[in-house]
Amino acid sequence: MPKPDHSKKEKLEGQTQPGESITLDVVARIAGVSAITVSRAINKPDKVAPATLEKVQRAITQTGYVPNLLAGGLASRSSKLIAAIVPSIANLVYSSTIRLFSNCFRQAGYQVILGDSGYPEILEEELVQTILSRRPDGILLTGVDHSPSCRNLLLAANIPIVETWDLTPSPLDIVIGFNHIDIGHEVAKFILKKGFKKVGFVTANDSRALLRQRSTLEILGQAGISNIYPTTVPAPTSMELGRVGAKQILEEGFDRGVIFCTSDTLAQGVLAEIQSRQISIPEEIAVIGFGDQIFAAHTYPALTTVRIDRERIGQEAADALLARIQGRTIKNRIIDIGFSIVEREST
Amino acid sequence: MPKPDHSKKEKLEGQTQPGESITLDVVARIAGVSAITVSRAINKPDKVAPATLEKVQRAITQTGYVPNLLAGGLASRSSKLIAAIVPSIANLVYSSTIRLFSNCFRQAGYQVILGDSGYPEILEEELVQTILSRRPDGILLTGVDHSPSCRNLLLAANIPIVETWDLTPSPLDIVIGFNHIDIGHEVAKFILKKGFKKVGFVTANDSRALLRQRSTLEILGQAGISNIYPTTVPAPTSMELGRVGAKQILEEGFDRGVIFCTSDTLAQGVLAEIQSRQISIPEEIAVIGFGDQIFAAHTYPALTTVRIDRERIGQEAADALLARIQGRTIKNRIIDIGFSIVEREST
DNA sequence: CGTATAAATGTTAGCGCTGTCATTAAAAAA
DNA sequence: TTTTTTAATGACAGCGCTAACATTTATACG
Repeated sequence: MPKPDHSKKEKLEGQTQPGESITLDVVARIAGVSAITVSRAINKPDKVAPATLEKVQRAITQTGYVPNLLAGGLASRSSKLIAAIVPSIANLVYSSTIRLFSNCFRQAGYQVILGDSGYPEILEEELVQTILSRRPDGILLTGVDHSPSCRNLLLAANIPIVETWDLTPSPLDIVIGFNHIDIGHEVAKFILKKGFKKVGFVTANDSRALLRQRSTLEILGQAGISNIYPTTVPAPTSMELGRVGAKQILEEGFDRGVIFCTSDTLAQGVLAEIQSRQISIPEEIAVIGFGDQIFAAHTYPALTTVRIDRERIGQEAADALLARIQGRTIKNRIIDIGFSIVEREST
Repeated sequence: MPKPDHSKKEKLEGQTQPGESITLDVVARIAGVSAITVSRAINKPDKVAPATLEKVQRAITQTGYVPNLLAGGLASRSSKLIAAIVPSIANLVYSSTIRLFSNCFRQAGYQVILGDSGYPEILEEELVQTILSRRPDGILLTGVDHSPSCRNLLLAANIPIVETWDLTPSPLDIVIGFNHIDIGHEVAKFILKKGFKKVGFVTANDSRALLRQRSTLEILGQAGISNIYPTTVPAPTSMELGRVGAKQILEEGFDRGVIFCTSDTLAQGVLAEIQSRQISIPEEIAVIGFGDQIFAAHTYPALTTVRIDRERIGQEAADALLARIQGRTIKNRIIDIGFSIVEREST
């Protein structure tokens, strides 16, 4: 039953005095070496003689020593912390990216802390400030739009930055993403190729989602398709909002054609709403999602969607950031990971 | 284009020398006060005269000062960091708990760091060690089963601990969860009440999920139901695994009855697999999920499931942990948040 | 066998902040 | 007015660790 009393550690086996917290010095004393040698044994074991290493290791095990990375980070001016700011940790779209990203960094001895920018009541700037106060060695951002004060904060921190999920010709540092306008265009071409005459949209109220819708409409308009049923739903997306959007479109008289959703989750809701009305998919109404989430291939019917290699974003982001942190040069500051349309049963 | 060179900050407006990083002292010098006064202005503003406060505030804005919480945490022996260990950040089941939990702590001036224990190649002990090296002021664990060495590590850290998602008569410190055996029993009673004669299981290979299956079977057995079709799928769950499980059950000749899944995600896959075979739900086969995820009410047909108040777990966990951290006494060290069966269209 | 070189270990100072106590200024009480 | 109390601020040390340099010990070489 621990109490929030940080002043003493109790009943740890070994010849440590009770009431003394286990620091490097304690371990050093027990191992019969100096503190710095223990530090080296932990962080640069190849700089320590094997025999010494073993002595130290024994002392560590005996005391149950856990290094204090607050102190270590302060002294070395490297926190071994990487920050990742995502719109929502509850959104699976980002979690696969973060998973890979974290994994890469974990293997390199870093820990990733997450910041959730999805609370509209908090400014991104505040979040960034909170994060920066932990002095991360690098930072991943989602999106490329940041307020000027946020940019200043970020640049003043003087750490490597990678922006993701979008592209910009002028990244803060590095950018890894894909072109939302191209996606809109390609989806439009796909829709035209399949011969749909009416097109519905269930679009999240999010800058990148809106951009995709707009660019789809651009090509559709050029091709003379004017039967458009657009709906916007609030972000973050959910199945429920997909159903709401679909309902609205259907009640406006949409009876045949394709509905393009700005997320697979929305698309899943659209599928459910359509099925609940006994409308056949894709014969009467087809559905296109976005993201190629893990479930997209396993819905019934399987979802046609825009595949984004989200793992690759995480991997490339980690690689680039690590390179910068380690002072290596990176080839490209702008990486376009592309996308592809995966056709399944829903179209 | 920031480089990983921590030694200098450049072009910040204000009368700071270039090459000097912005510390408390810099701000203090500009504000014309001592460093400790700036510290107080930030952390205990009510202890500082209004006029001084304003001077300090101006200096902070001017310099773009961002406090260094590594240093602050080291000096005050309080990192303002709370660790939460979850089986998978990519699992929506946990994200709603974490969301509330983080939110509570954010409002109290703490930041939550996440540890993902879902990588089988990493021992929970290692994860805990990594986390503890950041000296969190409190820790949330998922589950109540920990290896002895992990328990020692945790207890030696001497910080408040809250275990979640399960109950135990002997928590490390505080436990907030629900009784998996009771759930199994209630689901069994529900199944009996509805008159199902054949029962399939799609169960994740996870100790708590298996426990729920076992206790369901217990009651079912007592009631003389022997037409059981159990399947186990690996954790973490997914729609795909739900389809795999359902497929197996169906191919074993299961044609009528109910399938109880240990997660809503699995249940969603089961729904899809059943629908792909044009079997009617719930007339021929009914489906029960677990968790009452946000999507459960919006699938087609809407999913009958076991509702767990996941937000409440997050809220209660944060409350209890905060109470401990602030030295307040807490009423209960064991909190059972209960559950309920939500009947929808799938049964 | 002495010198040059490398490997292993130690000493010192300081990272940026806050707890503690001391001091000073202002307000209240006598 | 002087004394007491309170509010506001400051000086100093030290949190636990590592960078940088210093020293010692082992190894290689002519």
